[in-house]
Amino acid sequence: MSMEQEKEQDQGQQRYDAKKYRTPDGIPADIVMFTLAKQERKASTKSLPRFDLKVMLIRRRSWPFAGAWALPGGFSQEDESLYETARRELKEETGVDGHHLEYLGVYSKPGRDPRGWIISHAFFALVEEWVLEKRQSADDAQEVGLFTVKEALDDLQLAFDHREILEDAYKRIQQQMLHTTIAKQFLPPHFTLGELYQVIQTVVPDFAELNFIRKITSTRSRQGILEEVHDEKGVPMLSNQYSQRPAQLYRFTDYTPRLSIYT
Amino acid sequence: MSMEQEKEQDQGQQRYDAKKYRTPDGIPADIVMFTLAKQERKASTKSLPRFDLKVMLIRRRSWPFAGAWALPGGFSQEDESLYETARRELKEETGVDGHHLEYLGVYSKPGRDPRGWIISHAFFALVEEWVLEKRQSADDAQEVGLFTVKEALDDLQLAFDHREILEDAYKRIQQQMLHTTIAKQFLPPHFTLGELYQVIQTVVPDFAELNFIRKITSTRSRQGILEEVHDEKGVPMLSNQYSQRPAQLYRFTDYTPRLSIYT
DNA sequence: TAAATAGTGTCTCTTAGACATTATGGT
DNA sequence: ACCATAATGTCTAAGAGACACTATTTA
Repeated sequence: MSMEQEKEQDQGQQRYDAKKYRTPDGIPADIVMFTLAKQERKASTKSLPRFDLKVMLIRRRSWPFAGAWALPGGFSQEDESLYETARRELKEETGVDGHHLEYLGVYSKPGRDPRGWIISHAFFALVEEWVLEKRQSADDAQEVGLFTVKEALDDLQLAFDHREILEDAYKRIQQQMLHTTIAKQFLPPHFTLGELYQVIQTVVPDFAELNFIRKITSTRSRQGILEEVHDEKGVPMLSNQYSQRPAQLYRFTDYTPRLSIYT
Repeated sequence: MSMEQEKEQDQGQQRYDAKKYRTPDGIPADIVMFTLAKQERKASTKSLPRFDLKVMLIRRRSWPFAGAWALPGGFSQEDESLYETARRELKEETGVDGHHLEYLGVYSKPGRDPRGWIISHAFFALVEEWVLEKRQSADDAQEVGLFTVKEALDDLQLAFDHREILEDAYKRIQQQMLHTTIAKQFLPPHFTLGELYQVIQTVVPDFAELNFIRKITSTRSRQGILEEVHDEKGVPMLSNQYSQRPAQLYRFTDYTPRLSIYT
């Protein structure tokens, strides 16, 4: 607590007057919208889709950073929490509600925004590819771009400290992919283990498990995070959408194991 | 971005005037200061210390929530990041610098602070017991209390939404205790495996490992997070501070394994 | 010599890891 | 017949889990 504010309270004053202190000029929420975009493949036969992890950016048209790509976002209002701000912005940007939306962190380095004292709160969202593609083509008011994370980090000059935010978001989505079941956000309700493996590998490229299927299906310690899908008669449900040989369909349970470096 | 602000930018205006919009009345950082307090034990002989996880609170003397216990904290200034605010407050509260300090999250629910639109950022810190004890006795300006987390959550009416913050902080420190090596913050540079086990169990009571010592010392997958301490001549260093039989001393390496629910 | 912690022996069952092999069915 | 994916077989070494047992020293 700053000294002035502290003293004021010590004197038992009944009103707090914000006008006496310098206060921020705005509190935006910026959103890193990730999607998994299906790669074009010269499919000689049925094959598993490969994906790219992409992020949606908007080209700024006004000062500051006019012309630069930036994360979509907007200012918070007094009658909403920052999570609600982010939800609202996400809906405005995509036209769709109900996506996974998660808080990332606060960005408050002095000077990060030339417009003044502006403290930004970053979120990341997981959105289906078609939502962003629709947005990309339909919106004539703003130039919208979908870039792979690698492109965005290596080739673009992002506005503000959005590069740092994107880096942090990338680390976080990788961590969440391995620690939680967010993979389900990128998968249909029922999926094959091959699909799941593709999703994990897209987000965490150095995740490699030779015996992935066996480990998932036959180790006690993983029991519980996935379950086989059966139809009404109890017959296992299979899919041959991506392979000749039909593959068992799975879904996530609502169980997430506790991880530990000590055991 | 709110519609007015958006439009303004679209018109290519060169200046952003915060005065036109409602802006927050203050952006404080609140700090959950955790410590491990040694329990008194009727030690008939040498024995391992048992601990309580405690949290430092300050009794408010002015409106709002006068008389209630609250997390220490203070308002952020324009020339500092929120992390720097928290660092500064932590130093002011403890008189000591250099503690583990980690961002927790933002608390922005409308109406959370009767003084106005005040968005709080929570941090948690890990502090040695003696630092808080000194603070507790030396400070005649403020009433300072050290409570176990259970007491604070079960018995106290905390100011603002500080109960929610404390709950979140408790969950987070438990997660961090198992996913990272923050246990080192509560341990001397060299420690025995018994000490480490006590620390983990204090923070995560339902962590139970019958063969803790063996698992740490003899499994390949944990190799790397701890190493034995030797003296200059290469002789293993032992301690019998807490036991009759001398125990090997360990230290953390700087390696933290990557965890995954899939493998 | 009892107390309290440190550490090892032993046994069974499970899992990891590396590869080879078989299964499926459309193109 | 070939291809791409799905899934199982096989073997070895390592780890999990449970518990009994030994080791060390001093109050």
